[in-house]
Amino acid sequence: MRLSTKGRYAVTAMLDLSLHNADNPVTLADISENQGISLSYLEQLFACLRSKGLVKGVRGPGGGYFLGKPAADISIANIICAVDEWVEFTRCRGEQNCHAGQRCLTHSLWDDLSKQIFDFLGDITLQELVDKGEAKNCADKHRLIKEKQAA
Amino acid sequence: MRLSTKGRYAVTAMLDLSLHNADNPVTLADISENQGISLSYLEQLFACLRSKGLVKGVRGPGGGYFLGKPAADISIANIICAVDEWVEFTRCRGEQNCHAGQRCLTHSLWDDLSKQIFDFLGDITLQELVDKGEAKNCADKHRLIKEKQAA
DNA sequence: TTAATCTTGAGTATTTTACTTGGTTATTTA
DNA sequence: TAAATAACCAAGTAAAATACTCAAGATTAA
Repeated sequence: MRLSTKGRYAVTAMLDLSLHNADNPVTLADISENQGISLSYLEQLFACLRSKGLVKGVRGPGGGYFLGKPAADISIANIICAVDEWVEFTRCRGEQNCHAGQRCLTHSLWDDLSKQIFDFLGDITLQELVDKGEAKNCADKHRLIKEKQAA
Repeated sequence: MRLSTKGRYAVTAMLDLSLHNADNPVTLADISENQGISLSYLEQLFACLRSKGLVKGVRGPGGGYFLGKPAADISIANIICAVDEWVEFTRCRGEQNCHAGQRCLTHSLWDDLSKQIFDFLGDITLQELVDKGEAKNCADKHRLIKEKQAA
């Protein structure tokens, strides 16, 4: 698992996409302006996302991008994996200079942890994030209203 | 939160340290050979780890590094934070071109997720990883013995 | 047809990573 | 005391990844 700013950009862009009305596609130009990510970089990221079926592009005027499947079916891990090459860290397969298994042990420990992180992110869907965020947003609004009333 | 190969190196090295007998310090040369990480790169990483109190260096012949505190008190997040600069992703503080709160919402969603990941990694200690790994190791040995007996 | 938009590819500046080199201390051991 | 060992330190560098630019199609709505 690898969690870089590239992955963040992708997750942020996908979140942006999820927050829009699903009736009409969202242009990359919109997301670019909205999230402060350069258009051509977004194009690259969306090429990855599209090849994994996470988004669907619609060409021509009025075109843009849709989510490739329901937000509830897209995990954060899916998104990050789409744009970030999964690098295998442990090249040591017990072949050589694996001193008393120590090296392999550390590597397998890392692998375990890596898998845990992956599972964790695989359990969080776009939909959940959006739901939680909207709930929070409502709560904030509610709080604001109450504060105004109190004043 | 940011999870790069740099962080992996650090975690792997710390795991290596944890797996050694705590009576005598472990040299970076050992870890370097053991884990296939260049000595001087390790020195850089350990400078960070030391400044955060995660390891303690002992100079002179017979010297090396100890864990700075019990493995049970060191989380994976601690290690990663020590070597990977924590980059703030959202520079948008509601100041400008925050179109209808959309941008802020995505950013706060990302912040939430980021915090979740951080909490997750903050909950996993070195000790837990080692314990789990050793249990697994024992299980493997046990399985091997059983297989031999069966043959 | 034309403008909007995705799509593709090649090229590039900047940053990060991972390493190299060449030292200086502090400490132990001979 | 001298030599060896290992942490410490700093500067520089090659390679890779990041983030972006530029340019040219392809597709489709208006």
